[in-house]
Amino acid sequence: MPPATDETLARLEGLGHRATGSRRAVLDAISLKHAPFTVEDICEAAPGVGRATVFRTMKLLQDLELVCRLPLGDGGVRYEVSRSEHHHHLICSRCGAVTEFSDPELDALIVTNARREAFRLDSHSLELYGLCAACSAAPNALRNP
Amino acid sequence: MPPATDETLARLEGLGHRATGSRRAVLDAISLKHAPFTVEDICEAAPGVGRATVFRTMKLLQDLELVCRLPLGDGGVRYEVSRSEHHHHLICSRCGAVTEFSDPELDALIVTNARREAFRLDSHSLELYGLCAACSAAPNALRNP
DNA sequence: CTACATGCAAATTGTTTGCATAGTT
DNA sequence: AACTATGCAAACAATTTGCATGTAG
Repeated sequence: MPPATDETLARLEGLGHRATGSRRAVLDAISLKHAPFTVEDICEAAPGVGRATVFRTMKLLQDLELVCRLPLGDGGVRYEVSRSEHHHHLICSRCGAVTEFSDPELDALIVTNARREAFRLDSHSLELYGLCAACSAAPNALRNP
Repeated sequence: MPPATDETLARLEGLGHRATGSRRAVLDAISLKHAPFTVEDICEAAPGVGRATVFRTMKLLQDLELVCRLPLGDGGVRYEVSRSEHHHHLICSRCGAVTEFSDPELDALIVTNARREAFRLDSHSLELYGLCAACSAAPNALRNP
């Protein structure tokens, strides 16, 4: 995953938004994240950028569909870079790690269900909770994403 | 769905918790709800019970697995009575209605995916977003659960 | 009577907003 | 220069907690 920042900035500008230093910093921080991250993560990774600006930038990126909000079962919220491929999440209850998987067959079945209920499906989210491979193997690891 | 309150109170007591007036009121309010509800809904339905107590009671009921938290995509949170049957949600982006569906085949596929990732699955949640049948038919209904 | 539960208000936490200033184009 | 974005602090909303009092068992 290349910094992607340049491409993204271009896209921002194309839509009438400005390529500012703060946005650059936030985008750089995001591009370094391999897994879903919190607003707090970004604030730490981009010191000097105000919290409010991070929130505003996240909202902007959501509107541009460059990032998407991921509300976890415990009430916390993370964000992740939108990838073109649709996917779902495996959330470890012990260490908090969030990983992904995808399965076209599963998606197809979901569409079928929506249709059965006469529901006009826009999007969906599927989260699996439990223990990741590492945690179920090492029962005494410390909690840390 | 009978008031269920008596049965529930018995269960509470069995676990060393007390069957107080406030809990009774909250349980009565919950038992009347047909669809997922908010804490606010309960506060309104059980006036005289403090907000803090409603929150405390909800947490207690969650621990007892009598109720489960349902974090919506827009950041809101609802609760619903735990039914024995596992199910998923259809959430209408227009009117906010939350309905349910279930599909054993879908659940089986989910288990398969978890196994493939060496993930020890405890639970999962699946939410479909879009327009419910009513809203996609009547494009100008008002927003209201 | 004793321990647990409640209400209220204060404390947190997470997020949004108003406004004067700094930064982009 | 014109207009947008930022930072900070205040405003908010949702949820939690401390504590004196009420109450179920």
